[in-house]
Amino acid sequence: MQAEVFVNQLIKWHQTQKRELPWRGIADPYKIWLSEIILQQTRVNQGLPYYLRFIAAYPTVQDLANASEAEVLRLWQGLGYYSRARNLHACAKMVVNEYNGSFPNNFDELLKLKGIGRYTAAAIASLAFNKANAVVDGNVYRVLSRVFGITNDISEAKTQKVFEAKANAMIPADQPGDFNQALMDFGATHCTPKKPLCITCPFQAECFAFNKGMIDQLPVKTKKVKVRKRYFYYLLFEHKGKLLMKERGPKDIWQGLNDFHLIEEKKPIAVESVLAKVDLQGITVGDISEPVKHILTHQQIFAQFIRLEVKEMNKFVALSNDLELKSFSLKAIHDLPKPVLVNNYLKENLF
DNA sequence: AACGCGGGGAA
DNA sequence: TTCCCAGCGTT
Repeated sequence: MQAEVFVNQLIKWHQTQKRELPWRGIADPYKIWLSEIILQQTRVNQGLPYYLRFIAAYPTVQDLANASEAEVLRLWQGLGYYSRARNLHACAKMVVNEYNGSFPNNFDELLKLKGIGRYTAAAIASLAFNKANAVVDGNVYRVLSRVFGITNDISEAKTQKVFEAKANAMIPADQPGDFNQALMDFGATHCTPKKPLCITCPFQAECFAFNKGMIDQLPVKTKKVKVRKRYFYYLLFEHKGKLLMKERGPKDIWQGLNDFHLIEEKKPIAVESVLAKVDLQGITVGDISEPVKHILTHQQIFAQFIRLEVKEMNKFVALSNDLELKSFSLKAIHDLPKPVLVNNYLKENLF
């Protein structure tokens, strides 16, 4: 199908079918940036309340830069991919300290900022600064592969630039932001992954996938995620209303979030075997939860929570030092950033 | 180039 | 169940 026809029809479709969202129709690069980071690998409906909370807590990039990382992570809690939150905070500091509080206004310069890749740089450049940089996200892969019959494997990194070239060849210089948003809205609400609305599609007559009966084959994506099973045994050391927790480190899930003393096994083991690893002198074993299944995209976690009441203060302090844990009241724990798995347990059993 | 990184909703 | 979401950084 001819590119010019596609663009005109797409923008016409968008004029009546576009989604109304809080970050639409505004020129504030900070709000556009924030919304784009939140929406990476995240549906609008899931990200929307987080966007509203962040704007309320941090009205400007300076406010965000001045916050602590723990506070930012706490506000991000439940949204997943927590490196986004850490990079968001680092980026805010970069903008304040190195760019005098103003976001750079072009693709190449935006690309240098933490957490901003090719998609986000193009989004900000087009939406905030009216630059003709086409975005390529999951929606764009789907729409362009189907309409134009692009069969490159989107699992391969180099394919992003194939789609970028196609979209950049089409993007109208006088309304780049409208084009980008139209393409993404169309992918999100009309040309959906399953059961797209071909019956009412403005491109049906010329759509490659529709005419070839290849809706289910496009976009081409070969790589499948492999799922790892992990078995977590959390030990909750308690003493007079306080619990011992630890901030999770790098090279694993939930970096920067807090959980309890963790004994991890490659295979499920009996709780007695877990307890055998601990010196139970001066400790009373309390409630032991049933295994809780927590599903991530690439991991299945089976977690059991074991409450251990420590009788003496000295023992509690010694455990804290030996196991590199810190003591917190329930009220303090409420304000710590935590994985959903841990937060759910606390809500149901301790808060 | 390959891999790791959350949580939730739709079908 | 399976798929995928306004992707990015590290190795």
